[in-house]
Amino acid sequence: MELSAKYNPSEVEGKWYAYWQEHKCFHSEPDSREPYTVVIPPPNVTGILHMGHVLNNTLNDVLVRKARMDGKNACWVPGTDHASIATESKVVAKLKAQGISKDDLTREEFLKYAWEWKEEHGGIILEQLRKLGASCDWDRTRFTMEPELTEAVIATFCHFYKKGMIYRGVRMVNWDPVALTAISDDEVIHKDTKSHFYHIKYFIADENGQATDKYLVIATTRPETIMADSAICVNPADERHHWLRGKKVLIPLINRAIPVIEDDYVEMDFGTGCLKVTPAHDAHDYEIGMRHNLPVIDIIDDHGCLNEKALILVGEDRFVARKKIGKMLEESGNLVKVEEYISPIGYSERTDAVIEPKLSAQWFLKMEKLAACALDDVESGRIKFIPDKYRNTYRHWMENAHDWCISRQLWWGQRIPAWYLPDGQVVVEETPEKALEAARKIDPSITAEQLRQDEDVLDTWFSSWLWPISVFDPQKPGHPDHKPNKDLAYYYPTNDLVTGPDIIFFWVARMIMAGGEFMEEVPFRNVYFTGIVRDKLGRKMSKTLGNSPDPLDLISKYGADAVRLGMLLCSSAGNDILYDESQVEQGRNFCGKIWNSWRLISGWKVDPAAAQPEVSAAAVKWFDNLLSRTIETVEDQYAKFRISDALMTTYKLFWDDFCSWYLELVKPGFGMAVDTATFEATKTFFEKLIKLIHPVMPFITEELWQNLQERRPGETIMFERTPAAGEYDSAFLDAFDVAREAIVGVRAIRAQKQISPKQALELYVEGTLPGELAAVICKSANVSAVRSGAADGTAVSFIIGTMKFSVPLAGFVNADEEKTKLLAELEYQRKFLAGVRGKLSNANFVAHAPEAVVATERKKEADALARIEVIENSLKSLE
RNA sequence: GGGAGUUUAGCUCAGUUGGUUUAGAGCAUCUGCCUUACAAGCAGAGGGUCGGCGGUUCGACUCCGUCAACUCCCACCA
Repeated sequence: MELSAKYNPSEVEGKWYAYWQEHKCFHSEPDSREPYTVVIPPPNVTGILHMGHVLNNTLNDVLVRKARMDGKNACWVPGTDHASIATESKVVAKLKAQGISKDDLTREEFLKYAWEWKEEHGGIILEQLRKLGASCDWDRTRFTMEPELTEAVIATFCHFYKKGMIYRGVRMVNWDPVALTAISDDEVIHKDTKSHFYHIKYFIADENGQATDKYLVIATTRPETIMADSAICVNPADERHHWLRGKKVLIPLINRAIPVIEDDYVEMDFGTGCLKVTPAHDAHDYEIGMRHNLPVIDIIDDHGCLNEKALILVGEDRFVARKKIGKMLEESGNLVKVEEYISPIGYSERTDAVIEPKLSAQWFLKMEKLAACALDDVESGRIKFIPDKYRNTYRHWMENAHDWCISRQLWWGQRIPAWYLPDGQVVVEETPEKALEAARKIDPSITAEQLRQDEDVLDTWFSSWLWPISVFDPQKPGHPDHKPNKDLAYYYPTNDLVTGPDIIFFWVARMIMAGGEFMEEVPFRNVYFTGIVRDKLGRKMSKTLGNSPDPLDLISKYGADAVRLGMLLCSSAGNDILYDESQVEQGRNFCGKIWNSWRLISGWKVDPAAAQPEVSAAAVKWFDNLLSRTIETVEDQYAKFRISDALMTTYKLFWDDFCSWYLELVKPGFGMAVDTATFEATKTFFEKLIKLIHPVMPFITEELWQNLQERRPGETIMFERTPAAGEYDSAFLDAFDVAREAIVGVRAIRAQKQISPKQALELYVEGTLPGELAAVICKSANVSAVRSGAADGTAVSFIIGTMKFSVPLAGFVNADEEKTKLLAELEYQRKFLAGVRGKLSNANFVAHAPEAVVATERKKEADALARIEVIENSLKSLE
C-alpha cells in the first residue's frame, strides 16, 4: 500500500477505532489469563471532556494497552457518575432558562426532566473518550444511578444502618442557599473576601428589662444576625468585662434581653473582646450555645432570606438585610463605627454562593472504624501511592476523619430508604414493601399511605465509593455474605487507579473503606495520582479564565496520538502539569517522523543478489543489541510508573538511534538497492519499535503495523506482544558509542577545515576499535578509509575514552590550540587521579564503602592512568 | 496558625540507600544546511557557583540545621 506523503490523523483514527470496536478488541471476559483491571474514575454524566480527563484517561489507557500487550486479560470498565449536585444544578439552570422553577415542579416531574437531560447529554463524554483512543470495555459501561447500582447503594445504606453506623443528627451544616442543599466541608472553598466589621453598642438592661445608659460594644461582620443572638460572650479572664457578670443586655432594634456569659473560646485581643453568640448561624456559636444551654433562634430561611423570627426586615435577602440594618443601627445610635475588613468566607464549590451555616437534620455515617482500617491498608503497603508523598496527607486526614454527612437536600440521586411513621419513628428498609412490613411490627394499623419516605437523597460519593465492586457485581455491596459472582471474583481487586489528588478523600479513601467492609480486600493495589493540569502560566484550567483548550479541537487539529503524547511528555506523577500547545506540536512532529521513516523503508528496492555491506551488518548488530537494552530500561520504567520517562526513552530510541543513526547507516546509496538481510532486519526493528510506541500512540502504530504486511481481518497490533528484551552485549554497545563520538569528532574537524566530502581522507585509529566499527566511522564521517597505524607528527589527535583518533590534517589545525586543550585535560586528569588515589589510600573508605564502590574507584584510577598516558603521547606527537 | 511539598539550564523536569555525573533530558535559543523519507527536517553549538548560609563526611545536588521564596491541604477568630 502506497503511503501518503503526509500523515493524516483524522483519516486514520476514526477508521481504526471503529475497527477495534467492530472486532470486540476491548472486550474482556474472565479466562485463565492473569487479569489486569482498571475502573475509570467516572466522569460526571453531563460533563464534557476537559484537559484533566485527557491526562487521566491517557495515562489509564497507556497502562491498559501495555498490560494487554504483556499478555494480560485487560479490562477497563467505563462509566459515568450521576453527580447529584452538579447535574441537578445544571438541570435547574436549564429549566430556569425555559421559565420553569424547580419549586413549581413535583419531585417526579423534576426527575423526568433530569432523566431527559441525562439521556441527551449522558453519552457525550464517553463518545469523546473514544476519540482519544480509550480502550475501554464499552460493553461493561455503567452509570452510578442505573437500577442495579441504585439497589447496591440502598442495600449499603441499610447494611450500615442495621450495623448502627448510620445515625440521624442535628448538625451545623454548610448550607448552599442557591442549590438548596447542605454540602460537605470539603465542598466549601474559603476565599478572602472584602467585608465590613460593624461595631455595635448593646445597652445594658436594668431589672425591668429597660435600657440603661451603660453599654458594651461587639464587633461583627454579620449585623443581620443580631436578632438571632442568644447571649453575649466574653473571656472569663478578661478583667475589662468583669463588671458585666450576671448582667443582661438588649439586642438593638428589637430590644430582646440576652445574658452575658463567659467562655474561653473568646479571644481577648480580637475585636472588642465581646462576642455575640448566634447559635443558629455560626458553627462555633452553636458549640458555645450547646455548652451554655442557650436557645437556638433560626432567622434565616433556606433561600438565605430573613424569616418572621427575625421580627424586622422579614423576607429580605441576607445581604440586603445587612446593608439595611447597618443604616438602621446608625439611625438608632447603636452603630459605633464600620471598618473595612478582609475575612475568609466560605463559598460553594458548585454554585459559588456564600455558604450559610445552618442547623439541619442530616444522616451521618460513622467514620472511626472504617477510617482506621482504610488507614492501615495504606500504612501497611497493601495499597501503594504513587508518588509516595500522598501517604502523609492521607494519614493526617484518616486520623482526623469526621463522620460523613451522607444526606443531600436534592432530588437527583438515590433517595434515602428511610420511612417515617406518623408518630415520627423511622424504619430503614430496602423497599417500600419491606418498610411497611417493618412499620407494622411497630404499629399493625399502619398503611402504606401513612408512611412518608425521607425527602433527601444520598451524597454522590455514597454510590461512587462502591464503584470497583458494583461495576462487577452490584449484588455485593450491602451484602458482605453474598458470594461474589464470576466477574467480581476474577477482576477484583483492580490493579491500578489513576486519579487526581483532589479526590483522595472524597473517593479514594472511601473506596478503600468500602472494599474493606464488603470484600475484606483492598479495591486496588496502586494509586497513581496525576497532577492538576494548569496553563503555562501555572493557572488552573478554568472556564471563566478561558484558558482551557477544548481537547476535541486539539484532536482534530493535531490528532489524538499527538495530544496523548503531548500530555504525557510533561506528566511526572503527582506534579502539576503545565500544559502548553507546543507539547502537542512535538507529538505531531513525532507522528511525522514515524510516518516518514516507514515511507523511507517501504520505498527501498530489495536486491536478493546483493551482499550485505559490512557497515549494515555492524549497524544491524548494534541496533539489535541497543533495542534489547532499551526495552529492559523501558520495562523497568513502566514497572515504576515512570510513564513519561518510558515515553522519552522510547522517543529517543526511535528518533535519535533508529532514524538518525541506524537508518542513515543502512540507507542504500542513491538509486541503489538494499540487500535482503538488511531490509528484513530493518522491517523487524521497525515493527518492534511501533509495538513499543503503541500504548502511547495507538492510532498511527496500528495504521503502520497494518501496512507492514497483509493482515487477516480482526488482527491488530493491540494484541501483539511487547517485544522482549533479549541478551545484549554491553561492551559492544559501549564501543559503538565511542565510534559514534569519533564520527562526530571527525565530522567536526572536516566541517571546520572545509574539506569536501569527495576528498579522500585518511583516518588513523589507534586502540581497540574493531574493524566493523572502523567501517561505520568511515561511512558516517564520509571518509574513504580507516586503518590502524601509528600517528605521525603531522596528525591531529582527538581523544575519546581511552582511544586516540588522529587525522592527518597538517596545516589545517592549530597545534597550539590543540596543545592547550590537551594540557588542560591532562591537568584535570592528574587532579582527578590524585582524588581517586586519596580515596583509595583512605583506610576508612576501603573499610566502609561497599565493595562495588571500591571496585569502581579502582577502575576510575585505571581509566585515569590510561587517559593520562594517551594525552601525554598526543602531546609528544604534537611537538 | 497547624501540616505537607517544591526550589537543578530561558521553560518543563530527571537525578533512584551520599561515590564513573568532571551535573543530565526534552523543548526553546544560536550557527550552518532546501543533502533524493522527513524544513513538522538534518548537522552542530552555547547555556547551570544544583534557592542563600552553616554543619556532618575522605567525599554533598543527594544527609542535618537555618533563612528565603513559592504551592497545596487543614483550621478558619466573631
